[in-house]
Amino acid sequence: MHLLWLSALARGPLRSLRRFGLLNSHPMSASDPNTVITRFAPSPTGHLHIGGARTALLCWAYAQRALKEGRNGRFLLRIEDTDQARSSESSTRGILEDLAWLGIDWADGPTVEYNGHTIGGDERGVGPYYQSQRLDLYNQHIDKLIESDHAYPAFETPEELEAKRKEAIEAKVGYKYDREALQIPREERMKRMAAGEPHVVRLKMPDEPIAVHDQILGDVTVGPDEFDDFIIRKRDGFPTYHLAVVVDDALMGVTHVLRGQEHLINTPRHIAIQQALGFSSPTYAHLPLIFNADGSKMSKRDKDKTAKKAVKDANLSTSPIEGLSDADFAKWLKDKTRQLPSDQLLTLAGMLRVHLPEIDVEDFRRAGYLPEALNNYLALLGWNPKAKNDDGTDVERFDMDYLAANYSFEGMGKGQAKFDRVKLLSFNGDAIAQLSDEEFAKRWHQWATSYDAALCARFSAADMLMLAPAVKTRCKTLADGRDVVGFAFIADDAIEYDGKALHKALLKGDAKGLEMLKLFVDELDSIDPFTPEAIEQGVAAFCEKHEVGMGKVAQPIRVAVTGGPVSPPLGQTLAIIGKDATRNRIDSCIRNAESPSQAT
RNA sequence: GGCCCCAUCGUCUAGUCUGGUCCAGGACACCAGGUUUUCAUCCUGGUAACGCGGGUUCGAAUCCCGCUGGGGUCACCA
Repeated sequence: MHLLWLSALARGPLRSLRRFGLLNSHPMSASDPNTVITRFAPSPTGHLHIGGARTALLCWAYAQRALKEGRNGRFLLRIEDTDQARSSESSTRGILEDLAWLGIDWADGPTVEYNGHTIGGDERGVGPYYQSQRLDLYNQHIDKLIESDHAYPAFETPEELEAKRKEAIEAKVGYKYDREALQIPREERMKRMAAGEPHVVRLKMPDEPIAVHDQILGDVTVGPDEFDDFIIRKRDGFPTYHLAVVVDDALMGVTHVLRGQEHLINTPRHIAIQQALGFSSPTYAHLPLIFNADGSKMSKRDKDKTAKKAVKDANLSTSPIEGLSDADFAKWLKDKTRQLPSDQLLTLAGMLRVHLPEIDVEDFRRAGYLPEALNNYLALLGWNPKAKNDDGTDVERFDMDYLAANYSFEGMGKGQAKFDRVKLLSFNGDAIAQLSDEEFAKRWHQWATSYDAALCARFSAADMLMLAPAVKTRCKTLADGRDVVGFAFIADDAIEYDGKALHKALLKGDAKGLEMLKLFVDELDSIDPFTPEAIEQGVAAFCEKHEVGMGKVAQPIRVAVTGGPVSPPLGQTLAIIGKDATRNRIDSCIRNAESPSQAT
């Protein structure tokens, strides 16, 4: 909603030839030790996953650090949409907004307007930043590889290859492409390709080990037996990820590649392409992966899994959702791999009152997490600043500025990390508690505007500001802020009294609580204005006048007004419902306490 | 299964490179106390880990080997 889509700006004409020629003389090339250019290159096939957000954050931090040290530092964003079937523009849009919300700004990349400032652009003229718009560039390089005999066309169909793969698996040997296309004389190969015969292009892998000098893991060498001549251009004419990523990183001047460890085995392939093309290799750093507490992969499917379990527990067999047929619902329920669109999933979860696990950045945002807490926790998951606070504890709580000033590969762990939601919650609670009242109220209101219409309807921005000091320390997320003041959502005549609490506060012993309560109602009129401060003062004065402790008065009022023994301080509690409601509730509580039918 | 990566409290981690100052430090969670008109916050204290087996060494969480365990990857996905 704060994001303005300016994709048209990012879609300038290709100036590929000029850029291609400029490559080696570009002032910010990989050989310049004073330059750090990192990139995040998501494929727009869904929402921004929390793991992707961490990768982006660390890429951003590494470039920012260079900048802070007076060197050249740029973080660039590129959209890897070479998978025609799975990419979508709405995904791109969501990813950009999620990054912007987190405060991970990119210097180069698609241009968006977010909360009044512009992110992205093409200052260096190395765009466009959508791979689908860079096809000419890829083809130029692929042609070059074919010409220099580093790559060759191959004509087998996917089915033929699949059959061979199956055979290999049955024979329990590792499958590798058998280079059958190389049996065809080069001249004939070229002729068939020129004639338009459907084909893929494969890279001829060198027959020697390739070493990756990883900044986190150290040197990793993989032998030639582990690789076959992999495809660099698909039958549909699009490059594969491997080719596109290498060409783009080189042409965009990327110096440091930070990515998940799942890419480690891909790196030798990328180095092979770089060598064949005469590019220098960027510096690599492979980040440890993030997992669920139970060791499973943090996957979007976790949300479906949770929902399915809830449906089964509720014994629901027909679709409760409009727009989802019973047949489709049944199919979804039966098939582990089938996923529901996120809006339907959300509706379902709301109906069944289950909490879906947050997986995408958007999920955390909806659940009321603050970007600063998310960033802090994410950075700490795998990275450690190795610094001490004055009191001798380790530095763990820090902001984006600190991250940008201190992030280095040296503090990175190597092992996989489990995502601890409880610790994140603690970080978030602390981040909320640290906000000023004004800032908290602003964020709470913004959040409610997007995600909680009922809350917005009940509380004005001014109400939220008044409640801020009471709610801040009592909620872990913006979403559970409303639970703290849940009593304000109940009608005066619908309060259900907790019998035990009522007895303890009003009737126990000499029923002093009830007596105080009766006296206090008469005092209400003298409290004016009915603000938290005035109420606190009024109650304190009342206690003094009657020579009783605060507990003898506050607890009865609290129970009378909220129905239970727990609420924020009396000031906010009474102020938010107002004087009339306070009176009504106290009156009805007194009646309730004096009624002979009063149980427990 | 082949190849590759990894291994300290329940979890995230410091310490490992440059063996002794580590009967292993911090954080979250948990437990116990305290402050407070309730709750929450806050404060104090506590429980809790070097995966196993061999070496090397006067001495190993730290170095070497093996095992076990976890993960990644083996697509005309990225």
